[in-house]
Amino acid sequence: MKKLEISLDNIDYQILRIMQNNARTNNADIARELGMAPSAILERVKKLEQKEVILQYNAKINPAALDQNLLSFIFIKTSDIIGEQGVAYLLAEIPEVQEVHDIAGDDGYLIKVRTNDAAGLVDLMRNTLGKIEGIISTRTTIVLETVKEEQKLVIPTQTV
Amino acid sequence: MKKLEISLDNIDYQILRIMQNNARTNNADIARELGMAPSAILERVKKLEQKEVILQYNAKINPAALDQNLLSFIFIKTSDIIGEQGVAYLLAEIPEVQEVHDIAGDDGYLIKVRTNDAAGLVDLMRNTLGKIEGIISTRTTIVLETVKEEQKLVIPTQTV
DNA sequence: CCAAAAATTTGAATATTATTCTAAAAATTA
DNA sequence: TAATTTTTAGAATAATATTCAAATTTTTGG
Repeated sequence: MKKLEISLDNIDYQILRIMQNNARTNNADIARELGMAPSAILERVKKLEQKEVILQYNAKINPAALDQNLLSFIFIKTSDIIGEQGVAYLLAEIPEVQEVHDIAGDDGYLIKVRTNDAAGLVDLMRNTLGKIEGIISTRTTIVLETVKEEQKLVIPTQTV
Repeated sequence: MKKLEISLDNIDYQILRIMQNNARTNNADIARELGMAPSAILERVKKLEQKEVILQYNAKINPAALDQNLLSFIFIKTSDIIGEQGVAYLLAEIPEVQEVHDIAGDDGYLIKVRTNDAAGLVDLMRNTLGKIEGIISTRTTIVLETVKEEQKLVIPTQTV
Protein backbone atom coordinates (compact mmCIF):
# COMPACT_ATOMS: atom_id res chain seq x y z
CA MET A 1 0.00 0.00 0.00
CA LYS A 2 1.72 3.10 -1.27
CA LYS A 3 0.99 6.53 0.06
CA LEU A 4 0.05 8.14 -3.19
CA GLU A 5 -1.67 5.08 -4.58
CA ILE A 6 1.10 4.51 -7.04
CA SER A 7 0.94 0.74 -6.85
CA LEU A 8 3.75 -0.77 -8.83
CA ASP A 9 3.85 -4.42 -9.72
CA ASN A 10 6.69 -6.80 -10.43
CA ILE A 11 6.85 -5.89 -14.09
CA ASP A 12 7.25 -2.25 -13.17
CA TYR A 13 10.02 -3.17 -10.78
CA GLN A 14 11.79 -5.09 -13.48
CA ILE A 15 11.51 -2.18 -15.85
CA LEU A 16 12.86 0.15 -13.20
CA ARG A 17 15.70 -2.20 -12.49
CA ILE A 18 16.68 -2.31 -16.14
CA MET A 19 16.31 1.42 -16.61
CA GLN A 20 18.24 2.20 -13.48
CA ASN A 21 21.17 0.21 -14.79
CA ASN A 22 21.03 1.46 -18.33
CA ALA A 23 18.60 4.18 -19.19
CA ARG A 24 19.33 3.73 -22.87
CA THR A 25 18.10 0.17 -23.02
CA ASN A 26 15.60 0.21 -25.83
CA ASN A 27 12.01 -0.86 -25.63
CA ALA A 28 12.53 -3.86 -27.83
CA ASP A 29 15.25 -5.20 -25.54
CA ILE A 30 13.22 -4.66 -22.42
CA ALA A 31 10.29 -6.38 -24.09
CA ARG A 32 12.44 -9.34 -25.03
CA GLU A 33 13.91 -9.59 -21.56
CA LEU A 34 10.51 -9.53 -19.93
CA GLY A 35 8.80 -11.63 -22.58
CA MET A 36 6.24 -9.01 -23.46
CA ALA A 37 5.21 -6.97 -26.47
CA PRO A 38 7.16 -3.74 -27.08
CA SER A 39 3.96 -1.76 -27.13
CA ALA A 40 3.08 -2.93 -23.64
CA ILE A 41 6.48 -1.89 -22.33
CA LEU A 42 6.16 1.48 -24.02
CA GLU A 43 2.81 1.95 -22.32
CA ARG A 44 4.23 1.13 -18.93
CA VAL A 45 7.28 3.30 -19.29
CA LYS A 46 5.08 6.22 -20.27
CA LYS A 47 2.97 5.67 -17.19
CA LEU A 48 5.99 5.43 -14.96
CA GLU A 49 7.05 8.78 -16.30
CA GLN A 50 3.58 10.27 -15.91
CA LYS A 51 3.29 9.03 -12.37
CA GLU A 52 6.71 10.55 -11.72
CA VAL A 53 8.15 7.25 -10.65
CA ILE A 54 10.83 7.82 -13.23
CA LEU A 55 11.91 11.41 -12.77
CA GLN A 56 14.48 11.73 -15.50
CA TYR A 57 17.14 10.04 -17.53
CA ASN A 58 20.65 11.26 -17.27
CA ALA A 59 24.08 10.50 -18.49
CA LYS A 60 26.65 10.19 -15.77
CA ILE A 61 29.67 12.12 -16.92
CA ASN A 62 33.15 11.56 -15.63
CA PRO A 63 34.03 14.65 -13.57
CA ALA A 64 37.70 14.19 -14.35
CA ALA A 65 36.97 14.49 -18.06
CA LEU A 66 35.72 18.00 -17.38
CA ASP A 67 38.49 18.77 -14.94
CA GLN A 68 36.09 18.85 -12.06
CA ASN A 69 38.32 17.15 -9.60
CA LEU A 70 37.33 18.50 -6.23
CA LEU A 71 34.27 17.31 -4.40
CA SER A 72 33.28 18.96 -1.15
CA PHE A 73 30.50 18.85 1.38
CA ILE A 74 29.71 22.07 3.15
CA PHE A 75 27.57 22.49 6.24
CA ILE A 76 25.89 25.83 6.21
CA LYS A 77 24.26 27.51 9.15
CA THR A 78 21.75 30.15 8.29
CA SER A 79 19.32 32.56 9.78
CA ASP A 80 16.48 30.86 7.90
CA ILE A 81 13.45 30.43 10.04
CA ILE A 82 12.60 26.79 10.57
CA GLY A 83 10.38 25.71 7.74
CA GLU A 84 11.45 28.56 5.52
CA GLN A 85 14.23 27.81 3.09
CA GLY A 86 15.18 31.05 1.50
CA VAL A 87 18.87 30.37 1.57
CA ALA A 88 18.33 26.82 0.35
CA TYR A 89 16.77 28.00 -2.86
CA LEU A 90 19.58 30.42 -3.49
CA LEU A 91 22.08 27.64 -2.92
CA ALA A 92 20.17 25.38 -5.28
CA GLU A 93 20.61 27.89 -8.08
CA ILE A 94 24.38 27.56 -8.04
CA PRO A 95 25.41 25.23 -10.85
CA GLU A 96 28.36 23.79 -8.96
CA VAL A 97 26.06 22.85 -6.10
CA GLN A 98 24.72 19.40 -6.89
CA GLU A 99 22.78 18.82 -3.71
CA VAL A 100 21.10 20.90 -1.03
CA HIS A 101 19.70 19.13 2.00
CA ASP A 102 17.88 20.62 4.93
CA ILE A 103 19.30 18.69 7.85
CA ALA A 104 18.17 18.00 11.36
CA GLY A 105 19.91 19.45 14.33
CA ASP A 106 22.06 22.37 13.43
CA ASP A 107 19.38 24.50 11.80
CA GLY A 108 21.36 24.35 8.63
CA TYR A 109 21.98 22.78 5.30
CA LEU A 110 24.38 20.28 3.88
CA ILE A 111 25.42 20.94 0.32
CA LYS A 112 27.51 18.97 -2.12
CA VAL A 113 29.74 20.98 -4.39
CA ARG A 114 31.92 20.14 -7.33
CA THR A 115 34.68 22.50 -8.45
CA ASN A 116 37.80 22.28 -10.59
CA ASP A 117 40.12 22.40 -7.66
CA ALA A 118 40.73 24.02 -4.29
CA ALA A 119 41.06 27.41 -5.92
CA GLY A 120 37.67 26.95 -7.51
CA LEU A 121 36.17 26.08 -4.17
CA VAL A 122 37.67 29.12 -2.49
CA ASP A 123 36.42 31.23 -5.33
CA LEU A 124 32.93 29.82 -5.02
CA MET A 125 32.82 30.33 -1.29
CA ARG A 126 34.11 33.85 -1.52
CA ASN A 127 32.26 35.12 -4.53
CA THR A 128 29.07 33.14 -4.53
CA LEU A 129 28.30 31.85 -1.06
CA GLY A 130 29.81 34.96 0.40
CA LYS A 131 27.22 37.08 -1.33
CA ILE A 132 24.23 35.18 0.00
CA GLU A 133 22.44 36.97 2.84
CA GLY A 134 21.58 34.81 5.78
CA ILE A 135 24.57 32.51 5.85
CA ILE A 136 25.99 32.58 9.35
CA SER A 137 28.80 30.10 9.06
CA THR A 138 30.14 27.22 6.99
CA ARG A 139 32.11 24.10 7.70
CA THR A 140 33.73 22.40 4.74
CA THR A 141 34.67 18.78 4.33
CA ILE A 142 36.95 17.90 1.46
CA VAL A 143 36.63 14.56 -0.28
CA LEU A 144 39.98 12.89 -0.86
CA GLU A 145 38.63 9.99 -2.85
CA THR A 146 35.22 8.72 -3.80
CA VAL A 147 34.84 4.97 -3.48
CA LYS A 148 31.21 4.80 -4.54
CA GLU A 149 28.82 7.34 -6.00
CA GLU A 150 25.51 6.21 -7.35
CA GLN A 151 21.91 7.12 -6.97
CA LYS A 152 20.52 3.68 -7.49
CA LEU A 153 17.67 2.73 -5.25
CA VAL A 154 17.05 -0.68 -3.80
CA ILE A 155 14.22 -2.07 -5.86
CA PRO A 156 11.92 -4.64 -4.24
CA THR A 157 12.15 -8.11 -5.70
CA GLN A 158 8.56 -9.11 -5.20
CA THR A 159 5.25 -7.48 -4.60
CA VAL A 160 3.61 -8.90 -1.50
CA MET B 1 44.67 20.82 -22.38
CA LYS B 2 43.24 17.91 -20.48
CA LYS B 3 45.30 15.74 -18.19
CA LEU B 4 44.57 12.44 -19.83
CA GLU B 5 44.63 13.84 -23.33
CA ILE B 6 40.92 13.45 -23.66
CA SER B 7 40.46 16.68 -25.59
CA LEU B 8 36.80 17.40 -26.03
CA ASP B 9 35.55 20.01 -28.43
CA ASN B 10 32.41 22.12 -28.51
CA ILE B 11 30.40 19.49 -30.29
CA ASP B 12 31.27 16.99 -27.60
CA TYR B 13 30.22 19.48 -24.96
CA GLN B 14 26.92 19.98 -26.69
CA ILE B 15 26.34 16.26 -26.87
CA LEU B 16 27.18 15.93 -23.19
CA ARG B 17 24.85 18.76 -22.34
CA ILE B 18 21.99 17.12 -24.19
CA MET B 19 22.70 13.69 -22.75
CA GLN B 20 23.07 15.02 -19.25
CA ASN B 21 19.61 16.52 -19.47
CA ASN B 22 17.96 13.59 -21.17
CA ALA B 23 19.93 10.45 -21.67
CA ARG B 24 17.20 9.01 -23.85
CA THR B 25 17.46 11.68 -26.51
CA ASN B 26 17.92 9.73 -29.69
CA ASN B 27 20.72 10.12 -32.14
CA ALA B 28 18.51 11.54 -34.81
CA ASP B 29 17.33 14.31 -32.51
CA ILE B 30 20.83 15.17 -31.39
CA ALA B 31 21.93 15.22 -35.00
CA ARG B 32 19.11 17.56 -35.93
CA GLU B 33 19.81 19.83 -33.00
CA LEU B 34 23.48 20.08 -33.85
CA GLY B 35 22.98 20.16 -37.60
CA MET B 36 25.07 17.08 -38.25
CA ALA B 37 24.63 13.63 -39.72
CA PRO B 38 23.32 10.94 -37.36
CA SER B 39 26.27 8.74 -38.20
CA ALA B 40 28.69 11.40 -37.04
CA ILE B 41 26.86 11.77 -33.76
CA LEU B 42 26.79 8.04 -33.24
CA GLU B 43 30.52 7.94 -33.79
CA ARG B 44 31.12 10.64 -31.25
CA VAL B 45 28.85 9.15 -28.62
CA LYS B 46 30.62 5.83 -28.99
CA LYS B 47 33.94 7.54 -28.49
CA LEU B 48 32.71 9.43 -25.46
CA GLU B 49 31.70 6.09 -23.98
CA GLN B 50 34.98 4.44 -24.89
CA LYS B 51 37.01 7.28 -23.44
CA GLU B 52 34.88 6.95 -20.31
CA VAL B 53 33.73 10.51 -20.52
CA ILE B 54 30.21 9.17 -20.36
CA LEU B 55 30.27 6.59 -17.59
CA GLN B 56 26.72 5.36 -17.70
CA TYR B 57 23.12 6.20 -18.36
CA ASN B 58 20.66 5.96 -15.56
CA ALA B 59 17.08 6.56 -14.80
CA LYS B 60 16.48 8.71 -11.76
CA ILE B 61 13.72 7.04 -9.80
CA ASN B 62 11.55 8.82 -7.27
CA PRO B 63 12.55 7.46 -3.86
CA ALA B 64 9.08 8.10 -2.52
CA ALA B 65 7.62 5.79 -5.15
CA LEU B 66 9.61 2.99 -3.61
CA ASP B 67 8.92 4.12 -0.07
CA GLN B 68 12.49 5.09 0.46
CA ASN B 69 11.80 8.20 2.42
CA LEU B 70 14.74 8.63 4.70
CA LEU B 71 18.04 10.03 3.52
CA SER B 72 20.98 10.15 5.91
CA PHE B 73 24.61 11.05 5.88
CA ILE B 74 26.85 9.14 8.25
CA PHE B 75 30.38 10.01 9.22
CA ILE B 76 32.31 6.89 9.99
CA LYS B 77 35.59 6.71 11.83
CA THR B 78 37.60 3.60 11.23
CA SER B 79 40.84 1.93 12.07
CA ASP B 80 41.73 1.86 8.37
CA ILE B 81 45.32 2.79 7.81
CA ILE B 82 45.67 5.94 5.76
CA GLY B 83 45.66 4.99 2.13
CA GLU B 84 44.04 1.65 2.78
CA GLN B 85 40.30 1.54 2.43
CA GLY B 86 39.19 -1.84 3.63
CA VAL B 87 36.13 -0.57 5.41
CA ALA B 88 35.25 1.66 2.48
CA TYR B 89 34.89 -1.28 0.15
CA LEU B 90 32.70 -3.11 2.61
CA LEU B 91 30.52 -0.03 2.94
CA ALA B 92 30.33 0.28 -0.83
CA GLU B 93 28.83 -3.19 -1.08
CA ILE B 94 25.77 -2.22 0.92
CA PRO B 95 22.92 -1.52 -1.51
CA GLU B 96 21.36 1.18 0.64
CA VAL B 97 24.67 3.03 0.67
CA GLN B 98 24.69 5.27 -2.38
CA GLU B 99 27.95 7.04 -1.76
CA VAL B 100 31.18 6.41 0.08
CA HIS B 101 33.70 9.20 0.30
CA ASP B 102 37.09 9.15 1.93
CA ILE B 103 37.27 12.53 3.60
CA ALA B 104 40.05 14.73 4.83
CA GLY B 105 40.61 15.35 8.47
CA ASP B 106 38.91 12.83 10.66
CA ASP B 107 40.49 9.70 9.20
CA GLY B 108 37.08 8.54 8.21
CA TYR B 109 34.40 8.26 5.60
CA LEU B 110 31.23 10.06 4.77
CA ILE B 111 28.48 7.85 3.41
CA LYS B 112 25.06 8.60 2.02
CA VAL B 113 22.34 6.14 2.87
CA ARG B 114 18.76 5.72 1.79
CA THR B 115 16.32 3.66 3.87
CA ASN B 116 12.58 3.31 4.15
CA ASP B 117 12.40 5.14 7.41
CA ALA B 118 14.10 5.63 10.75
CA ALA B 119 13.52 2.02 11.66
CA GLY B 120 15.25 0.96 8.48
CA LEU B 121 18.20 3.15 9.32
CA VAL B 122 18.50 1.76 12.82
CA ASP B 123 18.26 -1.71 11.40
CA LEU B 124 21.00 -1.00 8.88
CA MET B 125 23.29 0.50 11.48
CA ARG B 126 22.76 -2.32 13.89
CA ASN B 127 22.76 -5.29 11.57
CA THR B 128 24.98 -4.20 8.74
CA LEU B 129 27.32 -1.46 9.84
CA GLY B 130 27.51 -3.05 13.26
CA LYS B 131 28.98 -6.19 11.78
CA ILE B 132 31.80 -4.44 9.96
CA GLU B 133 35.16 -4.78 11.67
CA GLY B 134 37.13 -1.61 11.94
CA ILE B 135 34.36 0.88 12.49
CA ILE B 136 35.21 2.90 15.55
CA SER B 137 32.34 5.32 15.68
CA THR B 138 29.60 6.89 13.63
CA ARG B 139 27.84 10.21 13.57
CA THR B 140 24.56 10.40 11.73
CA THR B 141 22.92 13.38 10.10
CA ILE B 142 19.31 13.04 9.09
CA VAL B 143 17.98 14.86 6.06
CA LEU B 144 14.65 16.56 6.72
CA GLU B 145 14.10 17.70 3.18
CA THR B 146 16.06 17.67 -0.02
CA VAL B 147 15.88 20.89 -1.98
CA LYS B 148 18.17 19.83 -4.81
CA GLU B 149 19.72 16.54 -5.78
CA GLU B 150 21.41 16.18 -9.11
CA GLN B 151 24.70 14.99 -10.45
CA LYS B 152 24.89 17.33 -13.36
CA LEU B 153 28.28 18.78 -14.02
CA VAL B 154 28.96 22.26 -15.22
CA ILE B 155 29.82 21.85 -18.86
CA PRO B 156 32.08 24.45 -20.46
CA THR B 157 30.43 26.64 -23.06
CA GLN B 158 33.41 27.11 -25.30
CA THR B 159 36.73 25.53 -25.94
CA VAL B 160 39.48 28.09 -25.63
C1' DC C 1 -19.50 -15.61 -7.55
C1' DC C 2 -20.93 -13.10 -11.60
C1' DA C 3 -21.34 -9.50 -14.93
C1' DA C 4 -19.95 -5.03 -16.37
C1' DA C 5 -16.38 -1.81 -16.68
C1' DA C 6 -11.72 -0.56 -16.83
C1' DA C 7 -7.10 -1.47 -17.66
C1' DT C 8 -3.62 -3.94 -19.97
C1' DT C 9 -1.68 -6.61 -23.60
C1' DT C 10 -1.05 -8.26 -28.10
C1' DG C 11 -0.11 -8.15 -32.89
C1' DA C 12 0.20 -5.97 -37.12
C1' DA C 13 1.07 -1.91 -39.82
C1' DT C 14 3.65 2.28 -40.44
C1' DA C 15 6.90 5.82 -39.17
C1' DT C 16 11.15 6.70 -37.45
C1' DT C 17 15.63 5.70 -35.94
C1' DA C 18 20.03 3.00 -35.57
C1' DT C 19 23.75 1.22 -37.80
C1' DT C 20 26.94 0.22 -41.37
C1' DC C 21 29.92 1.38 -44.90
C1' DT C 22 32.28 4.03 -48.51
C1' DA C 23 33.68 8.23 -50.35
C1' DA C 24 34.57 12.91 -49.43
C1' DA C 25 36.07 16.47 -46.53
C1' DA C 26 38.65 18.32 -42.86
C1' DA C 27 42.22 18.42 -39.65
C1' DT C 28 46.70 17.05 -38.26
C1' DT C 29 51.39 15.97 -38.91
C1' DA C 30 55.97 15.79 -40.63
C1' DT D 1 52.93 21.32 -48.86
C1' DA D 2 52.03 16.57 -49.16
C1' DA D 3 50.87 12.67 -46.69
C1' DT D 4 48.38 10.75 -43.04
C1' DT D 5 44.78 10.46 -39.92
C1' DT D 6 40.40 11.69 -38.32
C1' DT D 7 35.87 13.05 -38.98
C1' DT D 8 31.77 13.65 -41.59
C1' DA D 9 28.19 13.00 -44.92
C1' DG D 10 25.15 10.29 -47.41
C1' DA D 11 22.87 6.30 -48.82
C1' DA D 12 21.29 1.69 -47.96
C1' DT D 13 19.65 -1.71 -44.73
C1' DA D 14 18.38 -3.42 -40.24
C1' DA D 15 16.10 -2.52 -36.28
C1' DT D 16 13.24 -0.05 -33.27
C1' DA D 17 9.42 3.17 -31.97
C1' DT D 18 4.80 4.16 -32.22
C1' DT D 19 0.04 3.70 -33.20
C1' DC D 20 -4.25 1.46 -33.01
C1' DA D 21 -7.97 -1.92 -32.88
C1' DA D 22 -9.12 -6.19 -30.98
C1' DA D 23 -8.51 -9.51 -27.48
C1' DT D 24 -7.39 -10.54 -22.97
C1' DT D 25 -7.00 -9.80 -18.23
C1' DT D 26 -8.03 -7.48 -14.07
C1' DT D 27 -10.91 -4.89 -11.18
C1' DT D 28 -15.20 -3.43 -9.34
C1' DG D 29 -19.77 -3.52 -7.48
C1' DG D 30 -23.54 -6.01 -6.55
